[in-house]
Amino acid sequence: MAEFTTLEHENLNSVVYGALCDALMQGRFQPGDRLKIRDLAEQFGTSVTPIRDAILRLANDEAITFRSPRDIRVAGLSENRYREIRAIRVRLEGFAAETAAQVATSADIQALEQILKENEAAIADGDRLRGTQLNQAFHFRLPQIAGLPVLTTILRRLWLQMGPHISDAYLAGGRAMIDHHYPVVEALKRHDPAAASMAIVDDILLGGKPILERIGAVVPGAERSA
Amino acid sequence: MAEFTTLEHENLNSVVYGALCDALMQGRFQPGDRLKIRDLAEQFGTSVTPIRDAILRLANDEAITFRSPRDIRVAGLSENRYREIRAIRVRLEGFAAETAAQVATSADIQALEQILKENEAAIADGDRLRGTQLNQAFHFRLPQIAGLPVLTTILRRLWLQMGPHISDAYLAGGRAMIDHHYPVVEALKRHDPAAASMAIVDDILLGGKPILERIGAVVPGAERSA
DNA sequence: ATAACATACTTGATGCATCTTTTTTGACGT
DNA sequence: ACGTCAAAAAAGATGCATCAAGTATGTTAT
Repeated sequence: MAEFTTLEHENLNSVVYGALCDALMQGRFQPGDRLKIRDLAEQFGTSVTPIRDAILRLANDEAITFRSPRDIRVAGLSENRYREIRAIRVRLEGFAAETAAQVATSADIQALEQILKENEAAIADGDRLRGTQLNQAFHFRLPQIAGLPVLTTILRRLWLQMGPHISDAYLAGGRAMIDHHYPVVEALKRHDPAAASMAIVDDILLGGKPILERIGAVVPGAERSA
Repeated sequence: MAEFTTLEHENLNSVVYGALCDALMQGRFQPGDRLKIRDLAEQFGTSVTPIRDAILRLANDEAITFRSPRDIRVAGLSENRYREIRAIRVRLEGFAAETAAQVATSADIQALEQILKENEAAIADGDRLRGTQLNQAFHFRLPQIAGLPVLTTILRRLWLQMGPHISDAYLAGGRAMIDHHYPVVEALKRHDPAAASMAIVDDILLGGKPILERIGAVVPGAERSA
């Protein structure tokens, strides 16, 4: 008997959740932005119920917080919290890169190079949104190549929390954010786990600097969720 | 101006979510168990709305899955998925132990020793439930000592997925599950990060063996969520 | 003009009715 | 006995009304 992946229920709440996740990861929200269930319901053309459901999931992801009982806002990020996220990413994405280096096929390599190529084009065009998306696509491709779905889910949550902050810093970082991706691909080609891990760690640490510089100033409410 | 942690809204949905989380982590559900919103609403004495909210959050945590659009079940765990979770725990809990070893105070050490003492008593009494709880308490105490709240949240989600499986295996593992905790405390006393990390990794890998043996047989539906 | 209070509005939480789809069940025919 | 099909019951999804609590507004008295 074959294995089936449980198929996606395309519930309204999932549609809304996905749309809000995309918006967060693309930096289309600022930390501290207020979300109103009824307003979103009107924008999405649904009742409030699916919006509440999506908001609840996002709050569970700690991507948005309830500042007070009736005040839903995009989560802030304290410097300490960002440093912790970065430290976790170093371990988790390092692990993903190691594993990917061991199992990557030539098709996997080609896919990564394609992402890099498009990313170069996006940077050349000054398309900041697309650049952000492609940078994320590169990072998410590694655990996918490695066959680590749990890790992918964890990373997605971390990016959800970083989303409102990276967009600001992406411009400042500029082309440097993609430079460190090339050594990763080279390491994967050579099936060199240690080099792949070190390369992605470099990318995380150096690419994160401009984010860290910005964060000190922002921080509206950088705490728990419901 | 002082820092306030955003206070807990004790919503009904949070109460239900907390209760279901506890039940899952204590192994009071079996993988594949079916959850019915209306039944739970009756048990909790609420309407279906807060139950739906809690279920949605649990589904977001991938602790329960929607096998089909109207069939909510406690998530299964494939062997591969469990191995991945274990590999992630090794890195994350290793990191937590390292950090904890650097910053642990004598009060922290005493708290850990108190947990171990109570855990010994629980084992002596054959109190399997309390033993499971105290084992988890030990593991969660390390990132707490280390001051890593994001990591704690990630671990909590992983334990949520393991919960329905560890209870079965805990008996089989028996006292071995706690033996490896002592070297951790010793390493923290010596402020020896490398030793602390190695000790907790040993605990994860060896303690996980009985779980792994059981898992091969179970696996009703070990996939995605909504 | 300002401060204090009352009123109206905003907004998330909760409960509930209804809808659609799925699952069960049982009768019927082979 | 077994398989098929249809009717009924079950169950989650969606929408919506209401509630309580917080916020804004406007009026009045000093």
